[in-house]
Amino acid sequence: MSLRAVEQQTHVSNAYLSQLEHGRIRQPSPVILHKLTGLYRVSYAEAMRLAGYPIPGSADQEPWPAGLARFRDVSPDEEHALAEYLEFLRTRQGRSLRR
Amino acid sequence: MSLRAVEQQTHVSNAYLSQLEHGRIRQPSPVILHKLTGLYRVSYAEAMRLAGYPIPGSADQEPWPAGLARFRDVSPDEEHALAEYLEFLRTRQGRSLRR
DNA sequence: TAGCGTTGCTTGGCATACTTAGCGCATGAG
DNA sequence: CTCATGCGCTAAGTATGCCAAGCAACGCTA
Repeated sequence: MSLRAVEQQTHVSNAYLSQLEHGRIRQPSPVILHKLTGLYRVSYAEAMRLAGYPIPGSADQEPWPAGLARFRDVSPDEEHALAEYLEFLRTRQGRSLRR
Repeated sequence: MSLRAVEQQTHVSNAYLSQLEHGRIRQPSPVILHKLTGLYRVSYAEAMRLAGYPIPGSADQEPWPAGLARFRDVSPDEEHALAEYLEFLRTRQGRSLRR
């Protein structure tokens, strides 16, 4: 299938498609991926994965700093309290352990 | 929660966070969204939706030009035939109806 | 051979995500 | 009052996604 045929159906420029095939684009936007997904037989989620994006569905739902896993089920009140306490800790003493 | 506190935990610059809050960024990359969803209590998928990205999980799997809906259930053979026919159509006559 | 159309590809440029540097202001300690 | 600290915000810079235009090569037809 020619680049220009794909361009017609996906509204992605042939120039860009060429760059894509040559690996010159690191992270094509999800929008582009979604458009191309229609043609090539790969799922949108898979495309996202290949592009290096985190994917929603998966169980990789671990944006958490790992150590904080135990706080997952705190109540709103507890959360508020913890937040204030954190604030306290940080206000009390300038970050001596930066970064 | 201060911008700089968020910056520390998400590694997203406070400057950028400010721009985000003011709506000056149209489509923050999924990577950024993923980082932020850890803090704010919104799912990554929801964040993607809010940012205007198509989301994988949903049944909105409709990258299709709508008019092609009727071809959804063609067999592989039919598909092949259709593809060749299309090719024929396009080869036969230069695009007089462009765009 | 000459001419037309299509092919993949490169180049130049625009738009915008994202960061670093730094400003002005508020607050609290000395 | 003064100074230090932290705040939100802006300005300027860098990187890069994405496109329009155009080029050289190929195949076809006359």
